[in-house]
Amino acid sequence: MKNNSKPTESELEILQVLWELGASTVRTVNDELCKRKGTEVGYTTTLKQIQIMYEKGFVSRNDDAKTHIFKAAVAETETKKQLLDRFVDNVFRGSAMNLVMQALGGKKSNADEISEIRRFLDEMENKESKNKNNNTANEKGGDQ
Amino acid sequence: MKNNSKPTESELEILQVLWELGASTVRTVNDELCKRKGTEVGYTTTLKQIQIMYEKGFVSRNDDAKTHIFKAAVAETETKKQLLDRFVDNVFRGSAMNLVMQALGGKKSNADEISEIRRFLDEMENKESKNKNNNTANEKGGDQ
DNA sequence: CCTCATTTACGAAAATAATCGTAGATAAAT
DNA sequence: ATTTATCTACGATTATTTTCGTAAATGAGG
Repeated sequence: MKNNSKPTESELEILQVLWELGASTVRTVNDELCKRKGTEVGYTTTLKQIQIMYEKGFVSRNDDAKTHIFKAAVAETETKKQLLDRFVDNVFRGSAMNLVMQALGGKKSNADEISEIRRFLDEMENKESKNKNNNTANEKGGDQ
Repeated sequence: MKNNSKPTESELEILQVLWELGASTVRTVNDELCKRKGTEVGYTTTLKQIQIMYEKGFVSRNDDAKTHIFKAAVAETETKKQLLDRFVDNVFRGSAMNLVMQALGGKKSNADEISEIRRFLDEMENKESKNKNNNTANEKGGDQ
């Protein structure tokens, strides 16, 4: 059952674990959650959460063995992009520029970071000039 | 009563209205919400929402007249910064760089945006180097 | 086969957020 | 003063998310 709605906050925490650790048991995820949050998280709480995510299609599972193995069924970058788009819409009313300004401004980025961004911008410009025909209107929230 | 927790999603919508329109009545806020969301929003729903925000300290009010006038009691940039920090923590596990890359890359920014970002980076670099001479001019003549 | 530890399934409670109905207050208009 | 329109106060309802208790299933080790 594929679901295209966004994960809740605690579902996202679990996805982060699965993206980082790869396919895992509930036990592993739960242990990792406890470590990250610094507080005890009930095992059945995590289990239930993951079962719901399974129904929603956020994770897939291998149940050959008694102990199920789950892994993320949604791509990390794609999911984060969706969350980001939504966040930009909600908080910055669609202006990615404003967000970037704030993100860079607040954190005193160092020279390395800045030049890394420059390189990144260079690449983007290269890509843009390669297809001559590309006069893209900059559409907001274009995918989904 | 100052509250330092984050506004909910619909509270944020109301704050956006107040930040943009300035001090307003519930009626005004409600009308604007309807316009922005494209759907009818019950007047008492908005009222209740604002009353809760008042208790939380997100808005202040002037009740000299019968019809109360509300205005945002939290600063726009400060609030957005908090939301952004939290979002970066949740989604990008604290890495603002990753977020920026995704924001810029995913959005397929146009040339204007890119050069604007370059200017911004220039400014940041100027600020970082112990500003001996005040150079506000954009010396990168060849932008597109 | 019987225990024991661990797991899954399931439902329900608790917590949080959002919506709305209704009663009563207030002031302007008649 | 009575009506009327609009407003605030407040509780109740609904929806969503999060947490947890309990029972049943499973398999390993005696």
